[in-house]
Amino acid sequence: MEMKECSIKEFRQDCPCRGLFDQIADKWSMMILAVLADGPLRFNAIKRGLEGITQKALTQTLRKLERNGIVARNVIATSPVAVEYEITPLGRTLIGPFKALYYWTKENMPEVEAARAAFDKRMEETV
Amino acid sequence: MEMKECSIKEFRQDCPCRGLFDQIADKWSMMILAVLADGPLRFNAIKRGLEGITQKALTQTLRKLERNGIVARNVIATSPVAVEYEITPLGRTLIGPFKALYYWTKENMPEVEAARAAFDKRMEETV
DNA sequence: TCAATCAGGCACCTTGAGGTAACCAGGTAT
DNA sequence: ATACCTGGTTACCTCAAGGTGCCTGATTGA
Repeated sequence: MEMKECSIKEFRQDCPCRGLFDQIADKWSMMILAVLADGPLRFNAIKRGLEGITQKALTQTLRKLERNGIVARNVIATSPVAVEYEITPLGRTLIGPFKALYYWTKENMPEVEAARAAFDKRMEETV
Repeated sequence: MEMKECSIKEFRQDCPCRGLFDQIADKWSMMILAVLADGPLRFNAIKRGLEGITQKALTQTLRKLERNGIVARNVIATSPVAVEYEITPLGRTLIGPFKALYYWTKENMPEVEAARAAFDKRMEETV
């Protein structure tokens, strides 16, 4: 059950896992990976799958994922140049951990909401 | 391999998993859970385990975790009043998914850094 | 010809997460 | 008496994530 081999017992400020976690735990990365899980898609196809995302956010997040080697950007020189995004093998290995988190949120949502209600009630009683 | 039962095929804007993900994917939550994994600890003991965290950040994050039912706050009425933080059973179920992510970052850090170097090189060549 | 799609780029702005530092009450060692 | 520990709260500030809107250049269908 121990998950702290960062240093012996504490989390040092420069633990490399910190920075990497920041990179993948943003607002859209997990959902983009989910949408791409079935196969490569083009820019606007991804966009259509993610209700609420802006072009800018999608571009930025795809660039970050590309830089980190999670997705690959393939330019296809067709008539109107097409760009296809695809999960890399490295990116595939991230789907498992993401799925675990995703299913946790789905399964434990009710319990979390109950905890919140109880907490908020305790708070207003204290007032 | 499909992880998108949020809606049929796309991520709708109001998917509840989104909000919950934001709650747990912040800067300190994962590390606090890791530090508390071995057993309950007092405020300043947690603080000592997390190099770089401020009192405010720790207080805020602990409150959020408490509100979401992930950790419990136990006030012990000793001579100088002590406060102990403990992972709840619900919080325990989150350790697994977090561990998966944590180990992914540790195992794939080198490959990610290689990808970054390659990407950055490609970019400056394009310039 | 006009409009629309595709894959973005760019400038501006808001919001909130998180840091800094001061302050607090109560206890306690010197 | 005074200075420090414990577990906070509060006000203030910064910085970056992310949103909005406008621009592009090429192509293609009505």
